[in-house]
Amino acid sequence: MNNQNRFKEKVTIDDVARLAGVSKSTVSFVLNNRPSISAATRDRVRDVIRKLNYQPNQIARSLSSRQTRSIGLVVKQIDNPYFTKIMRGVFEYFSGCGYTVLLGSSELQPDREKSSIEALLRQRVDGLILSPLQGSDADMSHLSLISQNQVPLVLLEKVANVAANVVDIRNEGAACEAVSYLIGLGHRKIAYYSGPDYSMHNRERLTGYRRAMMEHGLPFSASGVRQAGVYLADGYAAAKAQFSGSGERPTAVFCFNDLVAIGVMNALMELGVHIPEDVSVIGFDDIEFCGSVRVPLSSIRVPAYEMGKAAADLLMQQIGKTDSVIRKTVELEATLVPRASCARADGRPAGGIPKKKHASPDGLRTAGGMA
Amino acid sequence: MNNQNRFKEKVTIDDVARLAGVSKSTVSFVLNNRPSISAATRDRVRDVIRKLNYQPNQIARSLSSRQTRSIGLVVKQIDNPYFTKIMRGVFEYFSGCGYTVLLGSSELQPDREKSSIEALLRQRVDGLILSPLQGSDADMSHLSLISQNQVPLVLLEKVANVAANVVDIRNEGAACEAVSYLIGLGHRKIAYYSGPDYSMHNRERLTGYRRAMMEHGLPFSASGVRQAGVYLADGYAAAKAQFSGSGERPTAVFCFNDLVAIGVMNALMELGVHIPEDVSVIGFDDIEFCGSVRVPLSSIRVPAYEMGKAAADLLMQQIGKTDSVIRKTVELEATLVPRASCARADGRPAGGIPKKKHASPDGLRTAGGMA
DNA sequence: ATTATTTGTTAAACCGATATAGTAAGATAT
DNA sequence: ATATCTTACTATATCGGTTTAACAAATAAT
Repeated sequence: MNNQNRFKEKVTIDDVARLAGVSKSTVSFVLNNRPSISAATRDRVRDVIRKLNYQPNQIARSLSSRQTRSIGLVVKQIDNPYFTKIMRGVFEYFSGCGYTVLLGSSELQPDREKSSIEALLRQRVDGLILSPLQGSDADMSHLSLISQNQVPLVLLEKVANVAANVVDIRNEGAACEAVSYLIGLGHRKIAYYSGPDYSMHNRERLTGYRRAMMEHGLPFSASGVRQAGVYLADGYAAAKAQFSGSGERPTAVFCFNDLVAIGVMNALMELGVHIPEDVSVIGFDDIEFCGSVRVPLSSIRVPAYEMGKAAADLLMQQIGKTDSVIRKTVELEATLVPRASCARADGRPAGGIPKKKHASPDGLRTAGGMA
Repeated sequence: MNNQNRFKEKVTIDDVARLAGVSKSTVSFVLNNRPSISAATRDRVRDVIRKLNYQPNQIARSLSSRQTRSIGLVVKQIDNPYFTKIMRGVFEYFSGCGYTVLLGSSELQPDREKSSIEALLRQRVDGLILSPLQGSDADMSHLSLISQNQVPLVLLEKVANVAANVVDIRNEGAACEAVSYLIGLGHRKIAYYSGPDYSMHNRERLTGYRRAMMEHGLPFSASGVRQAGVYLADGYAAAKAQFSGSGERPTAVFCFNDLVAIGVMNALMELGVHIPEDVSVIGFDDIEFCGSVRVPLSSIRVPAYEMGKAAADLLMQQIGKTDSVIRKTVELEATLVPRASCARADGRPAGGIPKKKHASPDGLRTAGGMA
């Protein structure tokens, strides 16, 4: 009946109220720093709280206040270095302001994206950060599900025809920059090893690639694009297929991400193709290991950690402020980091820094010396 | 007053009950598949649920049932490949059985470990998986905090004097195996580049290193141990310090983890020290990139993903079953994967596979071909 | 036919907080 | 002295479910 004689029951607000000789309302007010409490009772209540080591039940709080002080983060792959940095950025931001982060991931399967979102909405997160899969068929019904629930949302890539808060990177521009750099080195036959087609980032990078080719009057043909994927094994397989075949070979390969690029390099090395003398390679994301792989890998540096923080910040601006819905798109810079994996088309070293200013080209120092 | 004319209020169990012409108890019973409901009403209620697109409020559920269907996972570093795999294992297990994973991380700071745990306990997680920092001063007070709250716990490394469920790896044995392998290659001056001292894994690996040295009658001196850390930069700095100094140099370096080992390799390469001719290097964890770095890195393969699954499984066995508390320690295998970073002490290639059976020594194939 | 048991359903207490309306006591104004 | 306003606090409804005890109707046992 009463919960005094129960074994080791949790301390509740009632226990505190009883011991402090006040009502639970008063305790609640103290807990939430309401002004209308005298210093004397405030201190008394706080003493009791400390004495009982009382921890308010966040679930009960959530139910009555309709705020869970938690947010959901749905990525595409939990163990992908790019998302990993984003996760850290998001986590650090929210743990700094007393929010909890609930983990979600589609692991590249649309149905699992949907179920992840549903699970998080059931847990009544106060907001959602989502890196959406978006195929050409584009079943974006779960997005409307989110807006139905009026949960603040920040997307980690643009979605066509959806007005939402977005934190994204300059994919097209950076891709164009990378391919232009290769062209500047004298390359004419440049391949794009593409990511999955449910990725907007992939589509934008493809556009950047195409634009660079066209702007320089180079032939853009579909054959220049090879379907790879997101994994090391995808790049490996794609390169093995192309370079062990008898077809025409590119002298440079621009890859959807660093994992694909590293897979490509592994394959080429196995086939006796030299990097960068025979083929130049550029990746995307600039993960930590770019400077440490067989041939230091040129890549596009993406500020993933900062993206996470930015997305968190943008989401936080929405939470609580029910009025004046913000619709903002933050686009972060992404710039080429040239390293040894690129050379001139005739095989000579790339030499100095290309026209535009870039981050330090020194793969070794950068990768070895910094955390 | 009533919530029918409010704008876009959420559908509640009462709405369902009203429309189906039953009590909310009945709806609740249907929701939880209680047997005592006639097929007719069950179907009718389910129809209404579907029609209204009703999603039960998990917060309300949690409050009354005292089960949140969520667990907390506290790692040491969100963006470390080892923890990343664990996270995926844990996530996949729990999302498979309708549980949500709340993210926590100490980011290597004890106070943040504590606050992470507190935050998760406030959210009333049904269980906790923790990779604990444990310094020599050993302030393990938060562990008692967990047991006070009677929250099922699984640790991701053993804690001295604490009886708990543990999923761990065979650190000492694997370390001993690695060092013995180096000794078998003729090395006599072998250094251990250690991890942080708040890591039990580090202490166990150190013990394994020491045991191997002693068993082979080699001098074990404190000078054989260099403090490195967990980051690439830590290994880089430690190696730079040792190999640019004038002191005695080891011919082999066994590292706390792969990041340190890769940092070491970067430093040595900068200093013109050749791997493996001059110095052999072994890492720990066998992260994906081991086969793709400058010189393919020998490492200890750790089944981190499986650890995550195992920890999740062990935790799940505890949840709900209040009686008969389980206390189990699951220790997973960890075995040496030799690659090109190791050679005989005289500089000649290591050649075949060492006595004991190991995973494929073919770094290139393994790393390039597999995901 | 009467009692006992099973089956299907519901009323109401409860989970542990928040929040609103209300109240008693003391301060200020009239 | 009475009315008005603060100030400090409390009673109570509420959030949206679960769960227990109660109950009526149908079935089985005596």
